[in-house]
Amino acid sequence: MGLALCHQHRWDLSPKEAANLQAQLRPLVLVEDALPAEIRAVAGVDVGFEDQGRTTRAAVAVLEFPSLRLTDQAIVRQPTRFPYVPGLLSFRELPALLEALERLNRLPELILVDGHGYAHPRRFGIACHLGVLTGIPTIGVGKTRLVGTHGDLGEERGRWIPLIDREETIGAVVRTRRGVQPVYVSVGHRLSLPTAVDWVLSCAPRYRLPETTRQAHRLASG
DNA sequence: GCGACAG
DNA sequence: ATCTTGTCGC
Repeated sequence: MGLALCHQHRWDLSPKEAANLQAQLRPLVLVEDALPAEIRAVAGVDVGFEDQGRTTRAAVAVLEFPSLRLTDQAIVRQPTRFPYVPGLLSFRELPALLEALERLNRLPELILVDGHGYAHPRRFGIACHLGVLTGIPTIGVGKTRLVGTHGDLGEERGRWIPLIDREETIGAVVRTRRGVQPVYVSVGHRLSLPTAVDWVLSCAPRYRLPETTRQAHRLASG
């Protein structure tokens, strides 16, 4: 609560004001590699809902890298105060997620977010928003597409092709596992797209979704 | 006006 | 996201 992590700006905004704030914060996103030399704590964050959506449950799972062993976790419940609006997901999920991060014993050096980063209509998805507010490198890992188009992706694990929107590469469609739907990876903050893809593949050695995301999802829902 | 639309 | 049973395939 006391950490400068939480009240970076107001959260009680109208959808219109929220979109304006995204445009204002977008220039703060860094899409070049600026990560710590050694990364030993990678976190996954996810949100689930209870009481027909009235309660938001945010979870953070910290895994040691490269063992991918769970070393720390936090779960926070808050009344839901913003509706789901495509393009404004961060205003619905970040308040609870930030409080969960503050409850960790130690902050992670990298965070994989359940949702897009730069692959967003205004190039400021939830992964970018979380990165800018915390200063921690972040990666957006989406299960489905929000914007952008792409060609055919090879079947072999590790293959990836660019996700394009308005003539610009905004992310990558990545095959983390053969025979299943690919995931959509995009830069959140403080790293490049190739680096983001590498990290996602390193964190998803066996299943479609990264272990970080799987653990966070288990805490937020399952 | 019509279709698309992260979680 | 959430509400929910069975079913197909490795």
